Amino acid sequence: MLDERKGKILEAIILDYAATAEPVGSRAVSRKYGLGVSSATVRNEMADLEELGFLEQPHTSAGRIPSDQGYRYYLDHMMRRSRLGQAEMRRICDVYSRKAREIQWMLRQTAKLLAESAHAASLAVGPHREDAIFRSLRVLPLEGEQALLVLVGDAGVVEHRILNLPPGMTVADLEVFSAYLTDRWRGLPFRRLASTSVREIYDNLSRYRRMLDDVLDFLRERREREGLETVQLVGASHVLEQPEFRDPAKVRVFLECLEREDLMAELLEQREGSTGVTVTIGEENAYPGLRGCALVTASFGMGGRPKGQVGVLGPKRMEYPHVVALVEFVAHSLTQELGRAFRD
Amino acid sequence: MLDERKGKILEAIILDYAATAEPVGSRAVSRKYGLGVSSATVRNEMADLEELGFLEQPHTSAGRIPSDQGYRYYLDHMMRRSRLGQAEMRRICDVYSRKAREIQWMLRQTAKLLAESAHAASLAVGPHREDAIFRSLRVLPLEGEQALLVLVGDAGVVEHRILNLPPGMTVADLEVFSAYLTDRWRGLPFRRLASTSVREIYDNLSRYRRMLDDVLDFLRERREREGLETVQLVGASHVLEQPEFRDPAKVRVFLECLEREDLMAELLEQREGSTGVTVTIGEENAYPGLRGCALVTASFGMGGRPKGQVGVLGPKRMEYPHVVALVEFVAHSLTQELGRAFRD
DNA sequence: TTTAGCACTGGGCTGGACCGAGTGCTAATG
DNA sequence: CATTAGCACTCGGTCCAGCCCAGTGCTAAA
Repeated sequence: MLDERKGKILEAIILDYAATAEPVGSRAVSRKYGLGVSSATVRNEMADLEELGFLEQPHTSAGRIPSDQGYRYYLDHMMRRSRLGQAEMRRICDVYSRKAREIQWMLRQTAKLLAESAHAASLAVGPHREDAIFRSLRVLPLEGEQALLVLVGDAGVVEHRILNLPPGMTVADLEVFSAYLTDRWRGLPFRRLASTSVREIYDNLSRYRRMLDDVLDFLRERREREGLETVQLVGASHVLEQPEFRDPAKVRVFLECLEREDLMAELLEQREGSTGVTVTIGEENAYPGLRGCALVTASFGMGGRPKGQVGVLGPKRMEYPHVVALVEFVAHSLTQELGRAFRD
Repeated sequence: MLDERKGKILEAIILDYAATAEPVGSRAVSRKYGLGVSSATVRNEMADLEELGFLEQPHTSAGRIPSDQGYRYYLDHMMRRSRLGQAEMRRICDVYSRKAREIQWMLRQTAKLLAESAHAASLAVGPHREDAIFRSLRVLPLEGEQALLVLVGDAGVVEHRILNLPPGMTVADLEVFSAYLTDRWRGLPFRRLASTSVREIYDNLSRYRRMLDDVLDFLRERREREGLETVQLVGASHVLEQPEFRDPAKVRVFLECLEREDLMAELLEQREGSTGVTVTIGEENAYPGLRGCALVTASFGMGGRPKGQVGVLGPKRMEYPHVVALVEFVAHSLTQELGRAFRD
């Protein structure tokens, strides 16, 4: 635990560095942040803080910058959450007010909002389709020999595919087929559909073998694509405005990392368990491209269960009080809104 | 029209510059590209070419680089199309072979492929949903008071929304409702559904007023979202590897431009009319962020009509013969594949 | 314990020297 | 007359020395 003065100095350095992106010197701390002690005293304290691992020095004759550990301490023990302004809260709510009910679209809007508001990159991953709970299956005849296979899950998950019908299928056949599978599978997660009592189903639907093959094929194909969850990723260019990205090589590593959708999805999904806002800073991130960045995430959910994550990805010196409040509020709003849109 | 030797020199400069990203001097041209004339002669020719507007000189004592006009001339009059290698063609076909039939997913895969193969950024926009031809509408009862509204169009366009049913709706009601609207609207483009004989429909479906309101509301909401077509955009980091993006300011402008989905969609849609491969170079692009870039696009289609575009966005000095062949082949494959997957 | 004072450090900026690739021009050549 | 060799010139890039200065650590005084 840091004593009060050390704490104040650490905080002063974090705030100043957030604002300027320049190493902070003892003079600046003692002058701007009204501690009532001289720069020499501050220097001594700063030396202590460095030894404790909370600060680092880019080179001998430079000021100090907060280390990962410094930020960690700040977040865990000192940060006061800021409140979002009325205007900002309204803007967030407005995004959802248009009663759009397409979940990927909502996530995209959410990501845009976050990126804008935090002046950083932001990401959002949606409900894991394979985890959705199956509600209903239907095969709808279209003109020609075609039909539309529709599977409905909870949380607004709907999947479809166009099938070519075997000859001689009547509307009644399709009804029977749909009703049987709906009944058989209801309540199961999608990931288990293709492997649940397949033999039995084949026996009972032996007349519709070809169509059943198509359905199972579709489920398998979905499965294959699974890794490729759509991550909504917005605002990379904001992060590039930060002076820490003046080096083009860093830019490239960072962007390459962002483009790895699988990585990003993984990154967010790791946080699935935790509640509230999670922050990882610099080296705490597993991926080298994200060193130098901090990631602030929160889960949103439906019916009490977590269904996805939203997050902000920015430089380590981001304004945590604001960003944390923002991410929290957005996740909360999104949860509410999903509840309203898809209440099952 | 350039005489033969000028043409050869222009080509040599374009090729060399593509490979090195450095201004090309007269010596290099006369030595590496076997013209059988001395560097002094080449210098004279280069001075002519500059005066004609085909070359530029970054500064007095540097070599020459091709101007936009130079590239334009090269593309229009000189370029030999290269052929794709067997392996490359196979790789492209393989992407579609998994018989995936979700169009956005296919486009995303296509974009990835292009980005990879051309070492540049790539984009793909899909069928304009509002232009799709309506085929069928159904309201499927789910458990609770909910139902799934499904609209099917051509080209694999399927749209859906979860509705809350008014109390007392029977399955038969839903069938009547669905059948009437399907019949009434069949063959119309989506964009006109919400405004076609609304009064008459209201009269005929007066019993289902609330549900009809929901459907029209959905159509309007779709309409509102229209500008936000999903552009699949991949491989921005490749472009950043190019030495012309060593300057971080340029990177930012470029990325900001890429993030403007609306811009990108517009960019591609402008090309809707033209057949074959279209190339725009540097200043030919309307958007300042894309100066310094070239965009190679081609349309893909279904049933003979264009339905979307794919393209590669890279530095002006990209290897046009390869990229043009690539984009052409990919668009062609995609057209074929869509025809197979969604033949209506 | 705090503070004033001071020598020291090391990065960033500036300006000059130098290098070399490449040019344009001129005069010689076939 | 087109081509070429030769040459003076240009200009960006790199290297280096010198200076500046923010900021440090240490010491001694308050």
